[in-house]
Amino acid sequence: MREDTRSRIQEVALELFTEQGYEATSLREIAEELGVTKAAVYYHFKTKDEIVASLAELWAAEMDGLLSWVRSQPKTAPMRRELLLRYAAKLREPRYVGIARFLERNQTALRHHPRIFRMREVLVELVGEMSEPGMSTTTRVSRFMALYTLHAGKWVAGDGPLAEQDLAEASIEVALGLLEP
Amino acid sequence: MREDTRSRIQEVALELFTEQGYEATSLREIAEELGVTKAAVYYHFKTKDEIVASLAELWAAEMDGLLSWVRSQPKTAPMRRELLLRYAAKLREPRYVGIARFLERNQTALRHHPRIFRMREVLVELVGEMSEPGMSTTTRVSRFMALYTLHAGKWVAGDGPLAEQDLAEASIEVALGLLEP
DNA sequence: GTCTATAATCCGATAGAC
DNA sequence: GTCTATCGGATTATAGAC
Repeated sequence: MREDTRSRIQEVALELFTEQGYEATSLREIAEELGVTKAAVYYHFKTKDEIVASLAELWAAEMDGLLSWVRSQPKTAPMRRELLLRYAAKLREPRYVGIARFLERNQTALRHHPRIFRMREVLVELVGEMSEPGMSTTTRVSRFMALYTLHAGKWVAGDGPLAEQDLAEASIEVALGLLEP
Repeated sequence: MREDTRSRIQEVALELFTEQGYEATSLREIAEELGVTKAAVYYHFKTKDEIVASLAELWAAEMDGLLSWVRSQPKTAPMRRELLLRYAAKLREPRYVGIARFLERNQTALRHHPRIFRMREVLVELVGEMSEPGMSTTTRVSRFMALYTLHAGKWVAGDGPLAEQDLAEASIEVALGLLEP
């Protein structure tokens, strides 16, 4: 009942990249964790970068979808609220929670990786779509932090006992509060 | 008018670690940037880790100071406001802005570094000191994000033209807003 | 304090057998 | 698809001359 090796490589790589960082994780570690050799990994991915690209791809598609949706919408307060809720929902989808954590934690190491670079841009563009002419810097920061809270809110827990579900809901509440003037 | 080599190593290392990430930066690069050899660097620092430790040390001392101050204070709203302003002021001191950025960007790579004072942990402890019994999760997230906004607020700019001074003031304003219930 | 030289190890990546 | 074996180069770190 085993999955195909390619998927298992992605799975293990995602975990190790997230836990240790991209640069600190070698293909040898990934291979050993899987019980295969480095050469086997290279059969499925031509380079280490390609593993990252394959991980970022699904997320990139989601973000492009969200971006084109928001561009078809009028720039109103209800739209901003809806955008925030959609973004929060994406972040909580099981297949994306791991990828989101991986991207959050490897921004610096991968900042010159074209697909990762795009992720940062998307956030900035989303804030751009939430902008209005003559908006104050404070409002701009506030709207940026509204989206960012959906990422950072879960870091409150530390290694404490706060329930995940509870934290996610609280983060959305705080984020919504940041959208109001 | 040159500084001593030890300080220059710290200076260059801080810049490269921040720009490229800790793991992606080699001692060869640091040495070359300084116009000396690797061996010269090793005379001043026994290991690569030790450079990081020396960088984190000043910041750790500042944070310990802030923590012990806050623990001597009553848990009131004015105290929380004062804590936030003090934290913001530290982050803006010229000798700490670089170190703060370095720590922000290398959380994952250095998360198993024993001597690193983890910024996330400090934030969690500071938030703990801002806690009250029976506080809702939403309030807790809100207070965490208040402090975190002081870090993340400056990321709004992307590569855009927003003035640094303007951003810093706006971040403080948003952060103060997050302290109010 | 800084150098040259080098040890020992690990890396990403490839060739070619099976 | 996975293997063994290896290449070429980079890495951290050390020894010892000056």
